[in-house]
Amino acid sequence: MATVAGVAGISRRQQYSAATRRALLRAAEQLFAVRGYAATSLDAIVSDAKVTKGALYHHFSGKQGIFEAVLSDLEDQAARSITKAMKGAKDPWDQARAGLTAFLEVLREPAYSRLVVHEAPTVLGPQRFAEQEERSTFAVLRNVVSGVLNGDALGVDSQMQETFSRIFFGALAAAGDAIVESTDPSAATQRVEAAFGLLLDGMRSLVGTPERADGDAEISGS
Amino acid sequence: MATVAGVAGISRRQQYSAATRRALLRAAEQLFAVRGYAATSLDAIVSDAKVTKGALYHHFSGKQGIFEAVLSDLEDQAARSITKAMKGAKDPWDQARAGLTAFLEVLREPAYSRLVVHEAPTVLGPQRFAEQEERSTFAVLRNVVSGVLNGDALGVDSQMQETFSRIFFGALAAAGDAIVESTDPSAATQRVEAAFGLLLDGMRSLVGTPERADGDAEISGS
DNA sequence: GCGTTTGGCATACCGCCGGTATGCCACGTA
DNA sequence: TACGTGGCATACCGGCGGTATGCCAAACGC
Repeated sequence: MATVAGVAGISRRQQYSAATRRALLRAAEQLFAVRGYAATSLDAIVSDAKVTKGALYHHFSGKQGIFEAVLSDLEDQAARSITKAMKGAKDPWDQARAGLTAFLEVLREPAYSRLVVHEAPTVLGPQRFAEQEERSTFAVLRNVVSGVLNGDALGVDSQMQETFSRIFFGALAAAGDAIVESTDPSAATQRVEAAFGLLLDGMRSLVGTPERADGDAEISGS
Repeated sequence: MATVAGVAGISRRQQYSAATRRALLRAAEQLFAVRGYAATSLDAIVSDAKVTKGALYHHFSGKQGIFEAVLSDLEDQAARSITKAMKGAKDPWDQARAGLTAFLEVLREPAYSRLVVHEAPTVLGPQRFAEQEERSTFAVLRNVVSGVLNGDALGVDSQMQETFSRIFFGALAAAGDAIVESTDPSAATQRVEAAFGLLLDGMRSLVGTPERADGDAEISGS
């Protein structure tokens, strides 16, 4: 014990340690987002954070370790933002629309797009990246897809829902790139939403639940 | 002049030079595909090719240079394979189906999937990667999309076709990953083709092709 | 209060990697 | 046959990720 300020039983050493850890994460996220993973040196990170490599290797396992920590922060933040944006939706299709817009908004921040979508799969490897994603944004998307394709006339089982989720995830990532690299992002966003609207309307016309929307009892754990 | 063997006016020096260049490309493609770009050292490449770094830097501008050469080979090969597979198709939707199957086949070879789809965007940067893709597989896909969405009732201009192409490209890449990482690739391929079939049928029902919109909406391809 | 322990770093150093500078030598050319 | 040059090999450099070591104040036991 021996706490100094009565915050929550946190000693001064722990406060300082957490501060340096946050500084490292902050500097790393900035540099990774701007220069990319390979072009970012640990010396640059610790220089920006005003510490040394000893501090970095005390808090993280190495370059990949601090990268995963940055990723984890970004994914948690993104997942919260998307789930929050889907709160008011009534039927699953409206929820899908809201989630789509929110996801596109997340993809427009350079850190998420570059690090989570592009760099993470090659840096972490496919299976480790899948583990990361399975607990955050991909889980959200999977719930949305499950809500849309549940209880339809077509034979869409859980494996098909997984397949659809993977496909839509890739489609959304590419759409985010198209928006970011566009000269007119707002116009590009409108085109992307129009394109996905066409895809969703097409699926809805086939699945054949225009407004019934019966099986939306449990879509997400919100 | 002064040709040794009368092949086609190619001197012995040029033959040797081309041979070492091919050996370098071959070794680089192998190592890049297996270990990835970052984990592949130039020493390993020149060791496998049984030359030295002097030879590599004589033929290529550096690590990124030989990587781009490998990419160029892979993309040309892929584009030829896909266009060849689409030769027999008559209506645009059938062409899209054939191109889809052929593209999924290409994505199953590790070199293309890992290098072109995953590593290339981060190694080359977005705009340089776009230049590469614009001349090969992406151009093919864009033609297919253009054929499908041309002259429809909906207001789909060229920019929307570009957007659709980008989205489908991302979707196909993710689908390829899902297939490769699956424990049962053939079953995963059937699921992917069923999912894209649903998407295409949905679009077709909206676009409203007058002729033969037969309801072959079989989802499970098993 | 006081020695002791230990978490939280800083410093110094190592091996490897991408890239460059230099040199050489057989092949092509006249 | 003499010369010029393409096609490499060799040697070396700065920077990188990672490790080993040391120190020092803050926490803890008494």
